[in-house]
Amino acid sequence: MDKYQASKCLHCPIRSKIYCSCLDVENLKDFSDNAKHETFDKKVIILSSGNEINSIYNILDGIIKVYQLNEDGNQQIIGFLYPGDFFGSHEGGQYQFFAETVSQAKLCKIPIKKFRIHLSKNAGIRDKFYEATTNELSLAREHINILTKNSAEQKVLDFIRMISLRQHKMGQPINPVHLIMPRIDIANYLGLRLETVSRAFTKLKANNSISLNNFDSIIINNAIS
Amino acid sequence: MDKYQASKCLHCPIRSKIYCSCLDVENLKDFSDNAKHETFDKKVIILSSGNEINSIYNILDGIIKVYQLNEDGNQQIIGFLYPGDFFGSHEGGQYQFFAETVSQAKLCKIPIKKFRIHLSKNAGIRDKFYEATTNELSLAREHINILTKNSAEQKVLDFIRMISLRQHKMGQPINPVHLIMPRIDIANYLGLRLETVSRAFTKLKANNSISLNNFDSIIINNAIS
DNA sequence: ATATTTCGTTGATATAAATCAATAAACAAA
DNA sequence: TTTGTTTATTGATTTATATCAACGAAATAT
Repeated sequence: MDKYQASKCLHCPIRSKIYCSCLDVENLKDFSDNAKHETFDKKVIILSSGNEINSIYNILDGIIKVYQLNEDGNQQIIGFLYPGDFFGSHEGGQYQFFAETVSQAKLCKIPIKKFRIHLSKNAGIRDKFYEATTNELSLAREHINILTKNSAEQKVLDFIRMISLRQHKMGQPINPVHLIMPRIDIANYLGLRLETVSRAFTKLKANNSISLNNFDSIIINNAIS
Repeated sequence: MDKYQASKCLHCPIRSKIYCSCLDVENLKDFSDNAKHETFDKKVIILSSGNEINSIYNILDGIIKVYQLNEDGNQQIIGFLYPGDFFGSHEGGQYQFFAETVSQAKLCKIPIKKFRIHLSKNAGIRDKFYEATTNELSLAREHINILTKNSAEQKVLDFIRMISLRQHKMGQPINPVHLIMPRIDIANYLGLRLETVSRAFTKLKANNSISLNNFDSIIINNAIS
């Protein structure tokens, strides 16, 4: 059993991309013993804003959307997470956002207390974790940059490029871009209506900026511009 | 001289609001010896994206705008900083943004190497610093929330509220709100044109949502809603 | 396979913001 | 103070997006 658990982390598909990469054999064993793999269907809420933080989640497979509720109770998506990303930490007490599966997803769940022990005694993991936070900040600023673009067409194109780079970071090719999330989530992320997003896709096709295999498989024609 | 320097930090108006609060007498003395106070005119660029990081700046007085340049070379303001805020750290090598004075400003400048020494040996300062980073992330997400609001009027009102809370955090009253930055900077921050911002102010006045003393001194009439 | 539901596209129209242009108010300098 | 310069407001018009509505395609369930 313990042997199986150890091999779980040793064979982890995302270990090289995540804080776990700086754990030595002994600590990795401790992680293995405490980590649980869970599979979720799509549209399942993993954690909610206001709930007490008790676990940190690493994404092994699938896509997660992260959102907040604004004062009118409307959902505002602040990001899409991919394998190699993690979520659920920061701050002391409570989660500050909702995390929901977009597709079926496989997650690695670690008790926050265990995680914090490693965080306090391992400078490497602390650096990685801090790096992840500043990376989140960069992504938020990229989001801001997209939101201030003047046309819906430009916003949508920037979004596709962003996802393209994201999947490239995971070792997949730049093209085709797989837009797993529904149009309405893209619209929400971009501060647009789904009809506007749909029309932007149509214009980008007419422009030859993109080509569509299916509505969820897109080819960016001019990688630059 | 040394005595004067020590008293500089001891009498610092923002010490309680910043990482320096967790320095003991000895380390505060070291900070004092290395910190330089500098006064800048308005519209002066303090640091530029791409430059090598060599200092971290604490704001003692005045307002700083932080911006990035997007791929078209246009300025995109990502935040306004107030006394008690600091900027210039994060990441290893280079600044990732521009910082420019909006008003006349007084800054406390600390060599980054000195700062990092304290950061590595003092867990308290590390925690404070991490907290500041997550706080930046919250502000970025607040910005995203404002940018996705549907009307210019709502965006401008949210902006005024945000500044109101910001100045409240500094110990000033909620009203009146002092909008030190010009309309064009507000417009840029909100992804709008300055004429649109101006018209939004006019509508908010007509609504009785706000009242204007001058164009830079605003009273929020219904603190809630 | 067929029915049902969800999701995406397209059309017509209304509405909000951008743009172009002029004026007015505030600020700085002589 | 007066002049010049910058910044803000208002107006007229164009343009882009939201909204309302219908249809079509894809996915899911029966």
